Amino acid sequence: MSGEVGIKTESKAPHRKASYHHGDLRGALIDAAHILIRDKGPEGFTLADACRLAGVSTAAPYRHFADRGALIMAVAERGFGMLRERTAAARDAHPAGTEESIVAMGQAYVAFATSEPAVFKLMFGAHPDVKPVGRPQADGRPCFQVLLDAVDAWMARVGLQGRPTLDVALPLWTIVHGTSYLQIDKDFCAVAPGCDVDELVRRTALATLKGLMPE
Amino acid sequence: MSGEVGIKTESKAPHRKASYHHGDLRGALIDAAHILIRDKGPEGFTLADACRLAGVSTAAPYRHFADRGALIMAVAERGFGMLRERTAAARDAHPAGTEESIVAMGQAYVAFATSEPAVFKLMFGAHPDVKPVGRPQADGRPCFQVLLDAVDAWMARVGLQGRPTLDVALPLWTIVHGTSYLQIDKDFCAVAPGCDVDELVRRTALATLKGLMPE
DNA sequence: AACATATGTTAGTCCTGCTAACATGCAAGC
DNA sequence: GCTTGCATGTTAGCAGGACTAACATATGTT
Repeated sequence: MSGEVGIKTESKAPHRKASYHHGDLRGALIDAAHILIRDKGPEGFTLADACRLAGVSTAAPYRHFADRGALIMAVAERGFGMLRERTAAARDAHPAGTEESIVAMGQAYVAFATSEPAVFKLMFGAHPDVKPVGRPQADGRPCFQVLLDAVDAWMARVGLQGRPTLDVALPLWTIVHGTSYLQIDKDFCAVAPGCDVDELVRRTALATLKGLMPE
Repeated sequence: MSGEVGIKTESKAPHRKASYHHGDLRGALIDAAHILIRDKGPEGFTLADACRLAGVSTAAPYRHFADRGALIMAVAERGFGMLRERTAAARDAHPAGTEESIVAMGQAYVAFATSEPAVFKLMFGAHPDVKPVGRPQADGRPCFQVLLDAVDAWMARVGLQGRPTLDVALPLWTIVHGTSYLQIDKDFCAVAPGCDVDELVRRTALATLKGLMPE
């Protein structure tokens, strides 16, 4: 995704020669922040570094973001978009209502977390300073909806349509979320010989679905 | 734990009057850091704040800790001790090898996470700067052993002693770990009406154990 | 063309992490 | 009991980052 960040490449107005104005500084800053956070984590991320990457002064970001936290939040927001796309695609690669569909979705969730660990942690757990009012804070509900739809289809198929969706969705969410964090932080499968994360997700999810099925 | 942190209370040598030396600055700093991190999170935690709380200059900590990260790690280390004690106690409150024992252990895990969210996140995910060599970095293996022992007992009881312990232990760990994070970050049960975290852990763990049992 | 606005810059403040040089108290040895 | 060494504290100062104020430059609307 955009290797060249924004060394004042004239992205929009090619007739401009190293202009005073940037063109799309907001986007360039998010790109830069994404790259830096990916490398050094949110704690190590520095607004000044992002400015250097984007080729602007350290005061420039404040025209586009309230503060450092707002820029970080923008990166998290982008992350939710990626997560939603990938889980939905994985789910839709299999017939609706099948266990395979749910397993694939879970594997995509974990794969995203391990491919973007810093951003993943940001998306959840990132309340740099909790402002209930104001900017709406990264919203994961569309992502959750992907899971809910898949679970609904499965429940209808196996004869559980009477029970609340969350009875199945929450256990599954805890599994993939926990697997993601443990894989990121503990390198899980370095401990267990011959452990494959995808396989772990499959086994755990299938066991849980089985345990939740009607007799 | 220890409301009064260290306003130069003469903790060890009561005959000393507001001494130049602190007495147990290392401990007082860990206490202060624990309190501050609990309130404002690790990101917001400031070495200078800890110094003010302990009543010493901002250079004093460097006699006891290599840097800010080392003090944070000391807090994480203390956390692992607490987690190990609590999970072991919960496990041992029920007969070995029972599902109840495992459920109680999982509930204790999540309860610890929600009671000390900042410290919990620190214990995992806290590699402020990864130094493989040197100070041994907060070690969770004793905690993991508590789980392994409980799972071993259960597997022996239900006739799974042939399979690797991790086949059962890892799924369970992902569940309680994921539940912990989601409860901390998303306030889980604010979304689901009538959702109780303990109940969720019980249902999920039991379903998974059931799904993993031999036919 | 003139103005209002959006967006960038420079200079400066305050705070933090960390280091260096110095000060003080404790604990042995004599 | 005194001196001397070491652990542990202090002050002073540096580098760097978040953020602000005042100023400068493009943009586009009339």
